[in-house]
Amino acid sequence: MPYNFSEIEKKWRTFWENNKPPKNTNKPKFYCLDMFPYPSASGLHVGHWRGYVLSDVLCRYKILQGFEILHPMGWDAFGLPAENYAIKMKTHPRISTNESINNVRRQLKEISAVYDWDREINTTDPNYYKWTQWIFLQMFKKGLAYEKKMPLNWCPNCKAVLANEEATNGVCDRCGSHVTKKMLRQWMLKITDYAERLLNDLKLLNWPKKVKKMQEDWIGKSFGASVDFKITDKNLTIKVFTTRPDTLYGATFLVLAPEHELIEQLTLPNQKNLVDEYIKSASAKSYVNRMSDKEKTGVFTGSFAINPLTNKKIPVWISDYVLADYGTGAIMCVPAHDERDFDFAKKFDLPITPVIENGIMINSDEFNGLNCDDAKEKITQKLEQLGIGKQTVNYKLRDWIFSRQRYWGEPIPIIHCPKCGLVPVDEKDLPVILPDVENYQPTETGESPLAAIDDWVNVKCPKCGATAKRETNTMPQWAGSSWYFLRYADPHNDSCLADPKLLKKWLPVDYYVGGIEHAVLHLLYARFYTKFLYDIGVVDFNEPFLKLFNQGMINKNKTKMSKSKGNVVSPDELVKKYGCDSLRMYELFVGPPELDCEWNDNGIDGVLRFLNKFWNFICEYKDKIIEPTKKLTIMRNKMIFEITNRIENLSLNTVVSGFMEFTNNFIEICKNENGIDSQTLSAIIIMLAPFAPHLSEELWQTIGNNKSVFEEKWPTYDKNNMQDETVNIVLQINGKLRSNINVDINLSKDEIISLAKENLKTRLAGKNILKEIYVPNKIVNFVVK
RNA sequence: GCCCGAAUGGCGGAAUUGGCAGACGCGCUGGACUUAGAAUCCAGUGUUUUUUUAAACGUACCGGUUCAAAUCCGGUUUCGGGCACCA
Repeated sequence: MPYNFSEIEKKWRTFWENNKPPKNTNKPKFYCLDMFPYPSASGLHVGHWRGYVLSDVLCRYKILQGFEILHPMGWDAFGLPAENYAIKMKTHPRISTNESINNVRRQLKEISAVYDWDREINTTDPNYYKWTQWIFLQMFKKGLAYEKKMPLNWCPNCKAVLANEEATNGVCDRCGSHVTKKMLRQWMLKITDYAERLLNDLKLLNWPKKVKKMQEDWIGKSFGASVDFKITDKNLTIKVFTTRPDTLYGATFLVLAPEHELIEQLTLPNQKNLVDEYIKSASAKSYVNRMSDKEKTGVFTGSFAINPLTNKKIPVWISDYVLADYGTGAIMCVPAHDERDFDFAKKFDLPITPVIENGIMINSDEFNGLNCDDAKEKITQKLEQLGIGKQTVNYKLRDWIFSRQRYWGEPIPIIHCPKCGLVPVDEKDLPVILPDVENYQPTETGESPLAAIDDWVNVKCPKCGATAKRETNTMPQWAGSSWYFLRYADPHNDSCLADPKLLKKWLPVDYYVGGIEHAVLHLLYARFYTKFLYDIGVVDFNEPFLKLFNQGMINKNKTKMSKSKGNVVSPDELVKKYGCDSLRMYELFVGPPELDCEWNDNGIDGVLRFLNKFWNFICEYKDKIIEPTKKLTIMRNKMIFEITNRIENLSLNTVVSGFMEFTNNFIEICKNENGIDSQTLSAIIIMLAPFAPHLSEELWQTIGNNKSVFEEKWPTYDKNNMQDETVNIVLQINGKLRSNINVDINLSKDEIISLAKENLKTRLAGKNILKEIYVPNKIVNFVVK
């Protein structure tokens, strides 16, 4: 008889809503966090479910292990996609966002996860973004938030500035448009001040290696030296950064980025036209062309520098293959040992001097014969003695471009006063509310739509009272998500971002579950925020997420699910057809949780069949209670041991297959014994509870309990009672399987070997046994000739 | 170009880390129950040879270590991901 999942699931969902787990207990805490969703209009698909089911299984397992859990949920609801969607639908982002939230919340409830909905947060709620703005003000006060006019990544489609992290390869992360450069005044966060700590503290984290590596590469620390090159006939010095000071004798020219500030002074009159033209064309090149054109271009300034070690005159060139915002924006070129310099030298016919041969220095005066690692050190020392260089460290990490010229974001709480300059909004006046406007569409000019709202923009300076203007840029979507995990500890607090006592109780996050796509952006920003809040005494920990788990993506037709590709599988119908418990277990069964996998509805049948079988098995045997037999006891211990281990290793796909396997065996044993012992019956239901919570609750009640199964304790196993009385020994000859025997567990090695010989008598006849290999409880292998 | 991963039946995947390859599930084939179907149950299901018994081969490819290799080592191919003019 099939079980009625829809009735059972409805019944227990209602029960849980009215019977929430107790709070403020003395139990140890477990803070398990899902990356909060951006509430998209298209809702959740089965790929989203995967992570949420995984974290819920973990939470329910921890509840049974005696933990008090924090498992909250909220909405990362500001940002461009929400705004673009609202524009498309001709509605206000607040309205469309709320609709999406209601839909996604409904879908999330279908999972029956143990979310604490009393702690729900929303980044667009003024009571929330008050504190997003407050953190910004603290950064401003510490000099970490600053304004700068600079060429920035501009997405002509999104009509917004992008952070470097959002514009990888010169392509907009969001819409795929080619990013151009635009000169704009922007707010920046000095994340570079934290580069070293962000790098070093990765060591402390239990994160996937891959993610750590990605952050490490993004921070991009490199060691080298800065070297001063004097310009002939001019009182000028060009400073370069190099990771290869050992090759200094081979530096035969210098190249400056087109944006280098000394270009004007360096350019000789007869080169001026050419130089101006080159700089113009370089800046007109789109970001992506500049990055991808491997063909070198450049122009000679007319000036020469002196190589401080060879004392030779070397020409100073300009080329866009040198980046203005890394190192000093100028490089020394060693065409013999650098491919890019080589290309440039070939193209413009510049001298090439090799200084290393097979790792040994040549053409380098006193350093000849050293290996290049030693030479690195020695030459750097010499530069330091001469006072023209020193050991230097550089990072690829740039400061975080923090302002966006769009409507749907947190207003930056700064006032521009003609007399006082930048004035922070008084903390007591927070939040600076995002005004409701008719027209929130982005502009072509790079000015925020907020700039058009006069009665919002025009204010009195809080310092001097003069007429002043509000900052009209808003924060990027990352602002709200950089600290939300703190707010969950105390989501309704109106006097601080969270009560320090509650922060101490719950933080840091013990287990963070989400997709790999945030490996650099969100996870780096959140770590930066946490370190800053640590520095100003708001939190007492340095790293927000101790353990990170990235669930693999679920594909359909080998492609990532997306509405535009039309390959989205919605969980809604599947829940109706198979029930929540079946879908939960199938989400885990599809494959190892950390790997990508292909979705196929068909497999859910198998899980539903298993749950049916389990239901029927328990219904049949619940009244056939017998004293535990040896066989049942061994089976129970083995099962508890296996299932527990597999959960601890997060091998949840094999937990599900384990349940199937054990149940099949159990049914057989119970049939033979004509009953089941109550201990085993309980253990099996409790262990299934994190996976199929509704069915387990129902069964728990069916076997005569009147409390929730989640008030029980996770079963324990007896290590000394897991071994069957007999064991199967594989018999091999020359490593090939020939037979196997079932022997008493207590037999000695010699007894087993003689049994094996007996068993393989005909095969061994006339052969010479060279070696007998015996692996206890596993194998006997005869090496024969 | 550099740095990571991965590759196992028709399919998703398993293998206690060197010890019976293919657990578990899907699909498929046959059977039972049905007027019939659905559902359920039973049996079979890596390839090849063999009537059976059985044997050989088999974890992307080539080679090596070992009594024993999906697992370790060297090389190759394909796919996926990250970074990429960062000096």
